[in-house]
Amino acid sequence: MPDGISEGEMLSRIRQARLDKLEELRARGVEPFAYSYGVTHLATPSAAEFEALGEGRGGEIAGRWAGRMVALRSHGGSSFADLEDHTGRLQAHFRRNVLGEELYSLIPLLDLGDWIGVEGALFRTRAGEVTIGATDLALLCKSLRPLPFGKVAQDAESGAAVTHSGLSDREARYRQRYTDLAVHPERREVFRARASVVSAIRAFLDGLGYLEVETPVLQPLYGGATARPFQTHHHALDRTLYLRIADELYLKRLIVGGMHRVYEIAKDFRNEGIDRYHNPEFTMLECYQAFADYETMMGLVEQLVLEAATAAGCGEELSYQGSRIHLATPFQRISFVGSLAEAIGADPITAPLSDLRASAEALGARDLAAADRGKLLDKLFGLAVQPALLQPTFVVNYPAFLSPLAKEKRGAPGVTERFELFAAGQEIANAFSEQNDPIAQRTALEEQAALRAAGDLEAHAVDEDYLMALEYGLPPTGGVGIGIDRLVMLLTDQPSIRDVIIFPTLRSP
RNA sequence: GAGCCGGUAGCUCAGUUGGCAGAGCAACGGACUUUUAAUCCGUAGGUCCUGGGUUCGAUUCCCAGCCGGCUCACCA
Repeated sequence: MPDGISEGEMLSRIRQARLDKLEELRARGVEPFAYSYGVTHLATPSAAEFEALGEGRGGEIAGRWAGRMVALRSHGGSSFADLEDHTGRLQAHFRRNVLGEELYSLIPLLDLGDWIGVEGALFRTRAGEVTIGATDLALLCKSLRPLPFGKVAQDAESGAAVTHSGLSDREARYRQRYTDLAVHPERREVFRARASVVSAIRAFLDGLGYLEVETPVLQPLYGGATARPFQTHHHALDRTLYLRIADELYLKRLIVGGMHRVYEIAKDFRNEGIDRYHNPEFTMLECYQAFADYETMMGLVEQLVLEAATAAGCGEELSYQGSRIHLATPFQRISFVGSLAEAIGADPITAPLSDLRASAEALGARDLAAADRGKLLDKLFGLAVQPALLQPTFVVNYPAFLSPLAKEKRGAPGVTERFELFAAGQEIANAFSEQNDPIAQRTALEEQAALRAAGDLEAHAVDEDYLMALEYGLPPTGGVGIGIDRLVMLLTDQPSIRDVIIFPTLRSP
């Protein structure tokens, strides 16, 4: 290989054949890597326009289309190419006696994957397909490597669909996302839906008077969630900084400052395991509203999920991995403590730790020797209750010791004004009436700090600056965090978080 | 981190009870001016993930490693 990359002989030969074509094109005065092309029409909209015009008037739709050539069927003096742009595919028809010998003879020098521009007018072929009758052809970019375009054929005997090629190797799909996207338009659609969801959320919150803000990614102390952080070092300041695990404490400082409704949609980073529901960097929406409580935020979340579903192109009824999900509001509510008590047949708050441990082990949990009540309840909930929460469900009444940043529930000591939203067995959102009593907050954080001192790397630190902010006065505030990746998974029916994160974290090759 | 499964042509996969490595699509040459899985004729293409070991001989068996998937652990 000229570039020294060790590759298979076949790939090398395919690539060499394309390099030879490149030389041939240049010899003919054709630049294979163009600077621009004046596109006037898009594939799918122009075909729809053609259909709307009625027969005999297709020639009125004339101009220039550009896209990647994804199929080529050559018949000697006449050739058909499938052009794909971001709206879809459109066939182009090239004829020797229309293009002329010189231009037509470029067609054998084209390859699948090349970007081309086609000038002409739409017509309908005998076979009924809307097609560009090409009067000019421009090469916009020569592709040197073969893309694995798939073909779906019918097996002659069984009639079953047989897929040829395509890119199904998951590693290749994630590592070379550009290839995955290039040959699978439906995967581009997932990311388009994701963008629509995020835009809709912004529009929804902006419409409610929320202000979008940006808070630090690099933080001297990490907080707002229980998770292990990524750690880095600032050389000039010679100090350790952490990549944020949550935005929460900064956003609430802004509420102290009088910015009554704020939100942030941003990456958080958690140094934990990777699986189909977890990526080390992931996108979180957090929003905080002054004078609101968790009940207010519940209504906000219901509306927001419906807005997001609309943006993603699904209605209130959707299918996730074969299950029917109904997004109709109000979402069901269950009690954390109550549902857990029912599931394990004991009171989660008063049952001896040994009983809880035994229940958890009976459900398959391991390594529980050091687990305190909080960890055991969390584990038990995850095993015994959560998987059954298929339909959107607000879980309320979380124990206070699991929720150091939430206010105690009115009239119910020991539990907090907190909810989590679950759907398809996964946590989607987490919200509280935010703790605004600086004394109570200090007590809760100091309890966390004690756990931390005892070796719990996920426990909160005491953030003195945050406590100082609270002493200046945090008005009653409702706050919610929503995992955007998981919401998009749900709304686009994708099985893995890696299917909705465009470049997911992978081990080094 | 553990268990299971996998890595063979550019892609999707089959296969070798240990003995010259297979198909479809893609590619290359040729025919063909309305095809769309185009068709027809012909050709070529391999570090069987890597490194050790056993063996006359390893892509196949054994060990270790790398990478991935799933499950579990961890993890709001």
